[in-house]
Amino acid sequence: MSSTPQSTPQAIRGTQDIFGADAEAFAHVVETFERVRKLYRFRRVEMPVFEKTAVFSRSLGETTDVVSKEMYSFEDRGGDSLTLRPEFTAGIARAYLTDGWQQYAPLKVATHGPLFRYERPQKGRYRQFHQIDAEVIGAAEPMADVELLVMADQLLKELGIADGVTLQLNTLGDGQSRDAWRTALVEYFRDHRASLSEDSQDRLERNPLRILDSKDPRDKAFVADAPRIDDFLSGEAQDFFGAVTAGLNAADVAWIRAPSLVRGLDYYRHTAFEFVTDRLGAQGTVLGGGRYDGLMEALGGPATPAVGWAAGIERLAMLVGSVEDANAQVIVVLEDDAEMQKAISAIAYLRRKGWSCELLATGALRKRFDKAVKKGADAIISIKGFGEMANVRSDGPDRDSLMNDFMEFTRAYRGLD
RNA sequence: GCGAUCGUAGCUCAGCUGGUUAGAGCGCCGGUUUGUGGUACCGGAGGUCGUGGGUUCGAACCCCAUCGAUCGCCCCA
Repeated sequence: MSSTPQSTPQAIRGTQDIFGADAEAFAHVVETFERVRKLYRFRRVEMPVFEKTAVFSRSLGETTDVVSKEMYSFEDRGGDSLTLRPEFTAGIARAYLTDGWQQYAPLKVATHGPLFRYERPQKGRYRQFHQIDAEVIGAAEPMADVELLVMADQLLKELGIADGVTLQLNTLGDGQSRDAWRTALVEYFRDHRASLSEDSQDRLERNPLRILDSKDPRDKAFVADAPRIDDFLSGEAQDFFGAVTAGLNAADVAWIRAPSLVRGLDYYRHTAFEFVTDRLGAQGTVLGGGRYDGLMEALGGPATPAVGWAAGIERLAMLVGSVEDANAQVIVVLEDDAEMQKAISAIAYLRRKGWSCELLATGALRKRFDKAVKKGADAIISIKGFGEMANVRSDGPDRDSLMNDFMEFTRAYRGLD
C-alpha cells in the first residue's frame, strides 16, 4: 500500500490482522482444540513467548539455516541473547527440567499461541503464526504416540476437515537404526551425486535425509529406489512401530505408510507423522509431530522419552472455511432520539438476561429499522416515542421467552418513571 | 536469499492500441418514496491512479528504480 504524507506505520511483513469470518474460524479451531484436549485429559500450560536463545539453539543443534537465519533473536538490555519462540516443544522441555515437572511424569500438556520464524511469507506461512500443541513427556510407551495420534485424528474430524486430509506415518527407528539408515542413504545418493539436483547435492552434505522429500523430479527418480528404513530397523524398533500401528488400527484411525517422511533433527526417534492435505498449495502439512527421545539430554537434562505434535491454527482455519459472525439475538432500534435512556436501559437489561444484543441509534431515523433488518437478527425491538413503548418483531424460536423478558423490562422501566 | 505475478475511492473492481475535468457496485452520510418496514429512486463526502525518476506535445496506461502484497523455490524446528 501507499505511504501517505502523514504516513501510517505499516504492519510487519508476515504478520496478520485477523478479523471477521477469519477470526471466527480461528476461534473455532482453538475452542475445538480446547474441548478435545480435555477429553484426552491433557493439562493446559501457558508458556513464555521468549526464552534464552540457548533453549532453542541447543535443542535444534547447529542446524545452520534454522538457527542462524530463521529465528527472531535479539539482545536484551543485560546483553543476554533472547529469541521469540519458533516452536513450543523446546520451551516446554525447558520448563519440564527447570520447574520440577518431572514429578508429574508421564505429563500430558497442551497449549496454543503465537510463534515466530523469520521466513518469507507465502500461503499458510507467516512470520508470526499460531499453533496448537500437545506433548506427552516422560512416556516411553508406544501407547503415548497412539493417544496423541488418535487425539489429532478426532480433532480434525470434529473440525470437519478430515476428509481431504491423510495421516502419513513413518518410523525413524531407534538411534542405531537411524544412524545405519542414514549412512546407507548417504552412500546411495553419493553414487548418483552427479544426477541429483544442485539443491540435493548440497543437501547430501548438510542434511541428506531431506533429499527424500525433494520436489525436484531429478531427485524423485532416485528416491524411489533409495534404501528404506525398514531394512535397518532393530527388533525393538520394529516392535515399537508395530505397536503404534496396531493401536491406530484398534482406535480406527486411518493412516498410510510414508517411508520418505523424515525429521531433520537428530533427536527424533521412532514415530514421525504428518497429517497432509492437497488443498493448501505448497504448504500441505496441517499437523505434524513425532517422538523426540533425544531432546531432553540436549538441554542438559536426564534422558527422557517424549512425543508431541503441533498444528498451524491458520492452516486449520483455512480448511474450516469462513465461519460467519453469528447474528445478534436481538437488535434494539431507537426510532426516537428522545428515548435514548429507555433504549440504553433496555439493552442493558436484555444483556444481563443473557441475550446477545446490539443497539442501533445513529444515522437517519427512518433507515435504522431497515439497517437492523439488513444486519440480520433473530428479533428486532424498536423503541418509539409518544408514549408508545416499543414494537417487537421476532420469528425466532425464542420469541416467547424474549417477550417475557422484555415485558419484565417494560414493567420495571415504568416503575422507575 | 532467489523467481513469477500484481499495486486505481474504505472494500471489490472497470478504465479500449497513452489523448481533454479518472468511473461503477458495495459501504458511509443526507433526502424522496414506502409508512410496521429486508423496496426503489436522488444527492453528497471520499482518489496527487503505491512512491520516485524517465520517455512524450500529453501517462493510470510505456521504461527504470523503490516500497508493499500475493504465490512459488530455498528452509521447514
